[in-house]
Order: sequence, then C-alpha cells, then structure tokens
Amino acid sequence: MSLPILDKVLTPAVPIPAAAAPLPVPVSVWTALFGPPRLAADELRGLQELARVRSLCSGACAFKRGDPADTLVAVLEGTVGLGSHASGSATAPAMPGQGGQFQLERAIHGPQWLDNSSAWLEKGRTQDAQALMPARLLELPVSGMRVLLNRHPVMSERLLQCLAQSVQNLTGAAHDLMAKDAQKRLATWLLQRSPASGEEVALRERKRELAAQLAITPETLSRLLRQLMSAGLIEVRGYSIKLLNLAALQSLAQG
Amino acid sequence: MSLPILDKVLTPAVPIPAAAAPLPVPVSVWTALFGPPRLAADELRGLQELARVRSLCSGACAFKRGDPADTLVAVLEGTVGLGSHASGSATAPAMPGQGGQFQLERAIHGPQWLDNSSAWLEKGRTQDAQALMPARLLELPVSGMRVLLNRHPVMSERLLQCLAQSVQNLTGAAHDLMAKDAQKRLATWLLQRSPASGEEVALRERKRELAAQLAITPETLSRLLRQLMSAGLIEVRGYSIKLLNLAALQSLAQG
DNA sequence: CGAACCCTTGATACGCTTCAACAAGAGTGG
DNA sequence: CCACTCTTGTTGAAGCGTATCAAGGGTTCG
Repeated sequence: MSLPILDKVLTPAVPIPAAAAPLPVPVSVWTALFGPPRLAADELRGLQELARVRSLCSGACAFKRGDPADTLVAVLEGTVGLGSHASGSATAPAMPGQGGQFQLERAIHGPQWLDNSSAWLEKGRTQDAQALMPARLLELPVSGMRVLLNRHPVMSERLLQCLAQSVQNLTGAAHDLMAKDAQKRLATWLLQRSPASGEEVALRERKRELAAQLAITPETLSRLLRQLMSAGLIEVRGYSIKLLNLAALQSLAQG
Repeated sequence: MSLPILDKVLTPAVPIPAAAAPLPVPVSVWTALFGPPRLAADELRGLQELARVRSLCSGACAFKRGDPADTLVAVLEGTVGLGSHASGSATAPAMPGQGGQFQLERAIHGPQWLDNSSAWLEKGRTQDAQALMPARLLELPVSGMRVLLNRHPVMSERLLQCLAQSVQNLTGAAHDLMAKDAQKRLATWLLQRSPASGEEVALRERKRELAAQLAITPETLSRLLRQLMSAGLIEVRGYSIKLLNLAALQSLAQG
C-alpha cells in the first residue's frame, strides 16, 4: 500500500523541435542548482539564454560513457540513474531501453546537477546516465558558460561551490564504502533523510534503487530492514519507514 | 632490498616564524596544481603573495575534522595521509603523533592538492590529515583567493578544472569500490601507475599504504600479489613490481 | 486468467577480515 | 660483536558479511 507514484506517466512523445524550447526554467531551479543566495537578474538571463531542455522517456539514455562532454547537465524533473552499462552482448540485445543490463550506482532526483564536472575537462563522460522515469534534462553548453563566467565572476564562485560540494559528497560516500558495513550505511542514510526532528521517512524510490545507492543487493537491504525492525529501531510499512529510536540509530551509524 | 627512502629525514625543527616564509614556491609546483598550461606572470605573483608554507614533521597533524577551513591546502613535498582518527580514547593517549589510531584512506604525494574543496563551503574540514613523513604544506587563504579570482577570470576556470578532476577521480574511486573486487582494483592500480609502455613499477609507498588506498588489509594485498605472481602476470621483488603481461592485467582490471 | 513486476525469505558460496604466529631487516645499547 | 626490540611483510586457520541462486507471495495490467 501507498506506493510512490512511479512509472505512471507514459512518455508524452511531444514532437517539440528539441532545440528551441521557449518555456522558461523557473528561478527555483536555478537556486537549487547554484545554492540558496538567489542569483542576480542578469545572471539568470544569461543562464536562461544558454539553457536547453531535453525530455527523456523512461529508460532513455541521457548520455553514455565516452560521449563528448560539451554541456553541464542537470535533472529538471524526474529521476536519472548514474552508473555503467554492463555491455550485455556486443551485437544487439535491443529490448525496451537500449543496450545491455544497466548497473545503477546513484540516482539523481528533482532539480539537481547530473554532471557538472566532465564538461570542464578534455575527456568525455565517464559514466552512463539513464532515465529511471520520464524526466526532463537541462543542458548548458560549456562554451557559453565560459563567456558567462567571465562576465559574472560571482557566478564563478557559485559553480566552484557546487563542485566543492560534489567533492565533499563523494568523499563522504567513498569513506562510507571503505569504513562502514551495510547496516551502518543504511542507518546513516535513514538519518540523513529523516525530517529534522525526524520520525517518518517516505521512500521516493524503489527499494532496489535504494539498495543500489547503498551498494548492496535488494536481498540484503530487505534482510537489514527486517533486522532493524525486529531490534525495535524502525517500523517498516511498505514504502514508509518510521524511525523509532533516533539515538540508537545514530550510535549505530557512527560507531 | 631497495626500500623506498622513507623515515630517513628527522624533523629539522627549524625555528622559522612560520608566517613569513620568503622562499619562493617554484613555478613547477603551481603548474602541477593548476594544470599544464603555465599560468601568466601576474597570476603567479598573486599566488606567490598569498602562499604560506608550513612544515610538518612525520606524524604531525595537518588538520582535523571540524577545523575551520579557511585555506586551500596542497602538499609541496613529502606525503600526507587523508583519513579519519578512530578516536582511540576520549581522554589522552598522547603518544608520539597525537590522538588515537589513524585510519588511512588516501595518500597524497609530492606537489598535489590536499584539500581544495572544504574552504569554499561554510563547513569545516570533513577529514583528518596527517603527515606520513616529513612534509611541507602550501596554504592559500580563501579570502585572498576570492580577490585573485575576481581579478583573473582565467584562473577561475583553472580551479574549476581542478575540482572537476577531483570529482572525476572520486567518482572513479567510488565506482571501483562498488563494482570491482580487490583483485580488479589492484590490477587497475598497477596499470595506472605503470610507465606508458610499461614494465616496471617502483613503489613509492609502504605496502600497507597501498593496501589502504585499495581499501583492503595488508594481508589481503600480500595474498593477491602472490596470486598474480604465481599466475605469471607480475614479478614482485621487494618494493619493485614488474608487469609481465599487460594484456592479461587489462582484461582482469576491466572484466 | 496469465504475465510481468517487486519484494521477501532461505540455503549456500565466496571474498575478505581478523587473529595469531613467524621471518627478515633496521636501529639501539650493552 | 651480539642480544634486544620495533617495524614490515608474509602465511595459515577461522569467522563474518554479502552476494548469489532459487523459490514463493503480493500487485498491477492486459
């Protein structure tokens, strides 16, 4: 009961010419991407002019490893998975999505950067990205961004901060993978997502996607949830998890 | 035989006033930090004025988690370990180095950034850093850097590229941790460090540090090396490893 | 209804860690 | 010089943590 509303919307298949999308990107999105202090009006104008929106239907590929990376990419709406294609067979399996089996590593929701690092380097993309549900992408050509950054040094620092935050997040993720076992990572994840004074967590994703984020199999996640539940720390009901003992979870996550 | 020259130099204990170090940082260092196209003369001057050098003796702490982060930090010479202090006892063990046991996660050599991300965010450092041998640190106050970046937009993009590269590296590391087993990671590491047409690799670090980088125990590393050796892929003699079969290693690393 | 999902549960297998013991230098002091 | 200790790397045996494989139940949808 109470599943997250996923896979409901079928691909609208709108025949928009793809290049000239005149619908403006809301300011809230830019704020989500560049950080809370709202950008100046002319900075927003500049970004608005550069921005290109691309719609993806569920399972569609956003970019592949090795693709030339000449744009910063963000997810406007929906969810896009970052990971690697396990190159099923070299010839052509070609079922619904695309190539071989997709090995999910990280899921990017709502308004958030998908890849703001590849474009600054000579090399192409280093990962595959695939829509996990119908999604809209925001693309900013790096050549245009260079011009914009020269004109607005403030925005430069904003981007620097975005990348710095990415570095911090990834460092934390790597640390967790090296130092914590699956149970600790799960506890950490639950606490991070809990409402501040926190009691109830509603999963926005499938459990198998959560498992992928924690770098474990769905089976192990199921067992861990049961384990925490029978220890009285949480209460699981479908896609809603109630945290019963924050203190114990915290000591479990950090110990 | 042929150990790397480590732990040889005793702390010189030079009583330099620490703040005013007039010895100029060589240009090669700046190039190593900011990327190959050499910086312009006045950019170098600006950096030179900001730069502060700090000497660390072996085991000394560069910074601790939670410290206020108001400088970009790079390692000039020597090696500094990034990781976390496993808070041995809350009171005071206080033996040679500092607090409790240090859990190494990543080792930073020679001229290379140690932490160029924390300073751009409000929060403090998110990791501990400790000299693994006598080392010299380069510190750039972020407040001064902001001024410098406003004056030289080109340098802004350079820094952006540095951070983007960090993101790529960390993403790769996380991917390896999630998708590859220890043997694959070792093979990957050996190939990355091999000379281009590659045959011989001289370890610059202790094997236990290599193990830490690969996120395995020294025991496992030893077993893996023996395994690869008896498979005829490499030849280990002390701290020198000869790669005998690049093709096989490559297929092992990627498969 | 059957098909296609998703999640769960159990049995088993494998990778890696942990603990303990030991060999081989390097530094130290008698 | 030797005995002593400290450190590093190696090897073996035992055990934990997850993955893997297989089976079954619950939905949703055609």
